[in-house]
Amino acid sequence: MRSLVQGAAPGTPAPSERELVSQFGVARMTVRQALDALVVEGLLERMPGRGTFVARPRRERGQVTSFSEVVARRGQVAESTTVLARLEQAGPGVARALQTDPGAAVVHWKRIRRAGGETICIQDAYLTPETVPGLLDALPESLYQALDRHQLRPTWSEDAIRADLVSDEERTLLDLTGEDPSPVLRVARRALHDERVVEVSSSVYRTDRFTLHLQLGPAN
Amino acid sequence: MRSLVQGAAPGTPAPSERELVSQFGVARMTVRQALDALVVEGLLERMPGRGTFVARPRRERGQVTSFSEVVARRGQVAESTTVLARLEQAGPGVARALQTDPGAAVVHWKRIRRAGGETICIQDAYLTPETVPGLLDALPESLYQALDRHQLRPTWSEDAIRADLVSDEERTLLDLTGEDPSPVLRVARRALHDERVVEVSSSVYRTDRFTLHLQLGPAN
DNA sequence: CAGTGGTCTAGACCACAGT
DNA sequence: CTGTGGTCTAGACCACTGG
Repeated sequence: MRSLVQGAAPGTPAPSERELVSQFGVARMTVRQALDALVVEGLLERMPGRGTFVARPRRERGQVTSFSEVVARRGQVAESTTVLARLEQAGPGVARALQTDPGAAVVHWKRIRRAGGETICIQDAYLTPETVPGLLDALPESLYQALDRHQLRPTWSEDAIRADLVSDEERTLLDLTGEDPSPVLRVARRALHDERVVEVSSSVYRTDRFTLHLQLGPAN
Repeated sequence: MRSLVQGAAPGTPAPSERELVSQFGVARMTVRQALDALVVEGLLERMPGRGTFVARPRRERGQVTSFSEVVARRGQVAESTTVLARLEQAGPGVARALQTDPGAAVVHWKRIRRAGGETICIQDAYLTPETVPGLLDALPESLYQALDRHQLRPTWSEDAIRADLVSDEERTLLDLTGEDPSPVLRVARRALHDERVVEVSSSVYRTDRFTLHLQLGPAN
């Protein structure tokens, strides 16, 4: 059924409902329900009295994206260097964010992240050990890919974005050479799969090499 | 029909479809379509074999919000002082963003924005004169409310977020007293109603008083 | 087991576009 | 006018859930 839509240019008329009825030998309600699904997906557009047409691709909603995905969208390849990957005892802040108890064992993964060979960001990610078992034994290239494999890709994220000055330690890690105070973007993220917190992270971006782009959608 | 859902606690079972059929004297397909609409709205949840239930309120999607709304959500009142409100000739950047021609007349509205009496942000907003006719003659409290009245509330926005150091001029406007370099959050926004650009703005936020909070939703 | 939602049929009438 | 999608009827069978 999807084949009606696959390669077609936006605005192309779809076969009429009655046409599909006789073509597939089913009831019109059945055809309508199948088309409804495609309309909800944004692939088709109905126009009463005129017909059904291939919709122009809808703009992307504000959705959860990982660093790797953001970089890939720029046409670059994301690389990273692991600075630290170990079990730690959760401090009070991380524990609260991860919905676990202070002192509980949590995975802490700190990376320097690069795009096109240039250092962009320092990221500290925390997750509970059960979320991705064996993560520390075989570090993946992308955390979100690893979450994917466990059907735990974030469906929601809560981000807090601030500007700040870089600290001395961060200055070194970010390859910032000058003496001047350098502004950075700090992003604190809590990523959830349904109601389960799967990742808590804190990232510091070089603002000279990274602008955060967002597309926010309509209320519903 | 909506009344079935209005005040009910999440998890409350709705009447079964067949029950509604006999209660309203309509066909089951009709009941289903009515319920489908509420399911799409996120008010109801179907559970095959069990029944239909009042859904727990879905998390809010990443959606376009105005400064006034953000502040209101904090429980504060947004205030602003107009620094400048006049017609100007569009420069190349503003013209491109507004999809108009360089040199065309555009409305430029510059405000200092406050919340709870504290200065938070400087905002330069640009729009075409036709978007909100008479805007300069009677400045509203909220630009988005004015857009609302013309059925032009933004349905999409494209935001670019950077960290930067405050300029000398901005330092004064933002009531920043110290001598130290102060980091600020710069947000460039292009707000669209469907395909029409209704607002282009550039905002500078005091990061000590403002953190940008986002909730991003699932891919679809 | 009985009750639920999920799906389907084969009709019907309506409001609306375009000719 | 004809053809479109929008809505509706009065049944039917299925897969699933819970007691």
